[in-house]
Amino acid sequence: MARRSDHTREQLKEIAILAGQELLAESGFSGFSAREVARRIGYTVGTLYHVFGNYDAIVLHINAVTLDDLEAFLSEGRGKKRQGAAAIKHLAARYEAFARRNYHRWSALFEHRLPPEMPLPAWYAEKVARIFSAVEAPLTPLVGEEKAHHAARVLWASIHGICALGLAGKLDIVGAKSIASLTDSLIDNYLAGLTDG
Amino acid sequence: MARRSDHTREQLKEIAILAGQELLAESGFSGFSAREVARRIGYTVGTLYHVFGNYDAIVLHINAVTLDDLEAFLSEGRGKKRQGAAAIKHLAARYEAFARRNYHRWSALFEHRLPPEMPLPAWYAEKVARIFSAVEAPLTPLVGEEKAHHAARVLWASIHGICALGLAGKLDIVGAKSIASLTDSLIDNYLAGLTDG
DNA sequence: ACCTGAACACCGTTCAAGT
DNA sequence: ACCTGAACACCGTTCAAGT
Repeated sequence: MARRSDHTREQLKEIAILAGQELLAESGFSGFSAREVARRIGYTVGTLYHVFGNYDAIVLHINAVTLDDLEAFLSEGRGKKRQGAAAIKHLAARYEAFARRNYHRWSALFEHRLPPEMPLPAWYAEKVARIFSAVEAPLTPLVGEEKAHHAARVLWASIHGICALGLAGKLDIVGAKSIASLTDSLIDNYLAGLTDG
Repeated sequence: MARRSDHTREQLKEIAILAGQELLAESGFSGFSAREVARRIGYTVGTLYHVFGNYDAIVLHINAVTLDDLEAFLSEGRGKKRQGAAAIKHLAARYEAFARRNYHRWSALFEHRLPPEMPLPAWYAEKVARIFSAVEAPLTPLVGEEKAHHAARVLWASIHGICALGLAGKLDIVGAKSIASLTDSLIDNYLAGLTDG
C-alpha cells in the first residue's frame, strides 16, 4: 500500500476538518479522536499527522470552523440596526442560542487547552478578535472608543461565563429564560452604571 | 495475591483522593488518570473502581476537595467586615488569586464534565451553593433578598467568565492587574446600575 | 513524495480467580 | 470479602518501509 493521492494535501485537510466537525457534533470533545477522524475519511492516523502535525493542530482547525460559524451566526439579523443595550442583548441572545444549538462544538472551543508551550496561532487569535469587535462596535457611540474596548471585554467574558455555567447546570437555574434574565440584568445594569456614573 | 486490607475502604478513599489532588496539581486534568492514582497509592486500578465505582466519581471527589479549599480561601480575611462593592471585590480578588495559584486544580473543576445521564450529586451541589451564598450575603443589605439571589448569580458567573478567559489568555490582556480591572469595572458598574436604577 | 502498518506507551472498564 | 491480574477496546505519536 501507500501512495494513493486520491486527494491533494489541501483536500485532505478539508475533508478531515469536515469529518472532525461532524464527529465533534455527534460525540462531544470527550468522544473526539484523531483516529476516528482518520477512520471516517478512509485514511490512516499517520496521514493525519503528516498533514496537521499533531493532535492539537487538528482540534484547532476544527474549532476555527466553529468560530467562523459563530461569527456568522452572531451577525445574522444585524440589519435591524439596534443600538446600545439592545444591540448587546441581541448579541448575547444569539451567543446563547448558538451555544445551545451547537453545544458540543461550542464547548470544545473551551474544553480544548493548548499545551502552555504552544501559543495560540495568530490566525486563530484574529478570529477571536473579530468577535470582540462585534461587541465593541455598538458600545463605542455610548462611551467612547477607549472605554468601549474595556467594556466589551467585561461584557463578553461575563456573558460567556453566564452561558458556560448556566448550560453546564451549575447556576442553580432552569431553562433558557433564566440565562437570558441573567444576561439581561448584567447588560442593563452594567451599561447603566457605565453611562450614568 | 489479593486481600491486603492494609487500609479500610474509607482510608483507601482518603489516600486515593490525596494522591489524586497531587497528581492533578502537578499534571493538570489532561495528565490525570485513575491508573496513575492507583500506581501512586500502590493499589491496582481494579481496587479504585471497587471503591469509587467509576472514573467520574474519582474526579468528583477530588474536585470536591478543591471546592472546599476554595471556600476556605474565599472566607479568609473576612474579619475586615467589608460591605457592598468592597466585599464583592474582595471575593473576586480572592477567587482570581485561588485560580492563579491552583490553576490546574481550579481548571479541573470546569474541564471535567459529567456524562449527561449522570447528574451532579446533591452533596456536590451543596458545596457549590455554599460558595454562592458567600456572594449573596453582602448583596442582601444592598438590594434585598430576592434581588440579591439573582445578582449573586450574575456577578459570580461573570467573575468566573472573566477569570476563565483571562487566565486562558483569551482576553487579549496581560497580567493580574488587567483581570482585576475587568472585575472591578464589572462590580462597580453593575452594582451602580442595580442600586441607582 | 505520499501513505501505510505496525509499534510504543499509554487510557477507562470489567471480572474471573486467587487468598 | 478484598484485591489482583489480565483482558478488552480504545487512545496519541512516531517512523521504517513499501509504492
